[in-house]
Amino acid sequence: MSTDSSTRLPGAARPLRPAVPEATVARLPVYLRALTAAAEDGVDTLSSDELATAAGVGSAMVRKDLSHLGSYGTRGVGYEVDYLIYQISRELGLTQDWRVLIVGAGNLGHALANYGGFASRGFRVVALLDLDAARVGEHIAGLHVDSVDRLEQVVAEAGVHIGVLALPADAAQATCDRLVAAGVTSVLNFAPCVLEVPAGVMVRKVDLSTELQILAFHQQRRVFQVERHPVAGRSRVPLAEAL
Amino acid sequence: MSTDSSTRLPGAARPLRPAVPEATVARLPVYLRALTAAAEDGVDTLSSDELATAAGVGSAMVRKDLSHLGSYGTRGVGYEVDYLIYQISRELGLTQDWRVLIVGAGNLGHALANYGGFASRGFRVVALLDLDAARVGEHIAGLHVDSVDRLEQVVAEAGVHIGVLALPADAAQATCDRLVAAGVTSVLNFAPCVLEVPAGVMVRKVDLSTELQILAFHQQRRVFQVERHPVAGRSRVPLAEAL
DNA sequence: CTCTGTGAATATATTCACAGCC
DNA sequence: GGCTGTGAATATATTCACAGAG
Repeated sequence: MSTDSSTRLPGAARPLRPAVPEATVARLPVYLRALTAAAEDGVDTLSSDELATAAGVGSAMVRKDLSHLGSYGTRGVGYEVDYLIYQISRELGLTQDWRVLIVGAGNLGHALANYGGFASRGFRVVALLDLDAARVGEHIAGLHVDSVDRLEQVVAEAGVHIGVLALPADAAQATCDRLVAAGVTSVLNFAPCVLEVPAGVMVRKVDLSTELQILAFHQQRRVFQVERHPVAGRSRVPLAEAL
Repeated sequence: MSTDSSTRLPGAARPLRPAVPEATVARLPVYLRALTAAAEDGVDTLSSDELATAAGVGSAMVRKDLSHLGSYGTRGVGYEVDYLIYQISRELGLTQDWRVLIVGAGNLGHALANYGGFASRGFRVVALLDLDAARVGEHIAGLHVDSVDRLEQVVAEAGVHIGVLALPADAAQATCDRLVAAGVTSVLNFAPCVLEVPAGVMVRKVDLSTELQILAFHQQRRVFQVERHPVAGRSRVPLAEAL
């Protein structure tokens, strides 16, 4: 985002707590998932060590992260699962119902509309729009696909909070502009392009091919380190112990 | 990953260059995309400033990032687009052909199999497997959906480098174990769970609901900062100038 | 005079290590 | 004794600011 919370408005009160670091925010959903799973298993207390294992991070980091939210643990015991779920949910704003609009009803749009993980965390897909008139009218996950022409009306009528762009790169910027003009200030972009937005609008990007490229970089690097086995076909290099 | 390159093997030579920082690696694909777009527009030189704008970062960061790869710019002029595309591609390992296996032929698997951005960057989807026998035999993007039972054979025969998990969380760990046992050392996980893998195997996670939760956090925060307008329905708060 | 490449300065993030509470 | 919460130490990342190449 381009917003900077260090410039305070004169009138507005606020950060009594020094603001949660970005890196911590990015891990809270992971903790939340681990905690939810533990709760479903009937666990009612977790130590930072156990939570760390479940989340795939170190225990010091769990404690540091959680300390930014407050002192919600008990020394000698650990964290009460339900209470911590509540606190993290509140911090993330999941106690409210977020209305999400998906633009693009291709395979990815379908996948997103059908994704169960949204509803359980308070995200409600209120509409699915598509540019292709042929797809308008289809029914996906209880939603009827509407025309992107109605974007402004849908945003206004449904009170959309978050726009998801699941469409080709060449349509992304124009659609994003329309969302922003209609009042949307949070956008999740799956199109492989950089979006320009005014200050105060937050865009997060998920780029599938970027992820593969990062994997390729590391894999290449490991292959070089293990000194380029000249074995044709599958290279079953003993990485585990070599590194 | 769990590997640490600071522990050097006694015999192996290596890092003549101090290794590219992780944060830089994550941005190289973005630069690459911007450069490719520029090349298609017939541009043959870009300054760090222009590249920065196209990539959505600051120009100092572009220069610092590129300096980790070597001195590929010309003072007073900028970077030659084609040459830089080549250097970044080489660094990322995109000059080789990466064979990708997608497990899970649901909507997300379909979307991934159809995604054009892979092929253009040297990623070739060699197979699409599914757990659901009913889906086996379908044809997607020129691929016939095969049974997950054949995972090991496909990995061996096609020489799979990267496994992509596009399946439900409860099947992810077991499938990942099979990929790893079959020799795959890079995994891209779309399932909403933490995967345990041995050292030497790299997992990257893409989690759709995590991204929404991060957006929700920031949006909530902004709404609080602007002091909770009691306007019902759409809240058209003047965020841009308020922050 | 422009624009890169890079040290130095700053900001963020992670890890360590231990005091203090249960 | 076990485990949290947190300062201090370290590691990474970003930004600044300018010397020097073209």
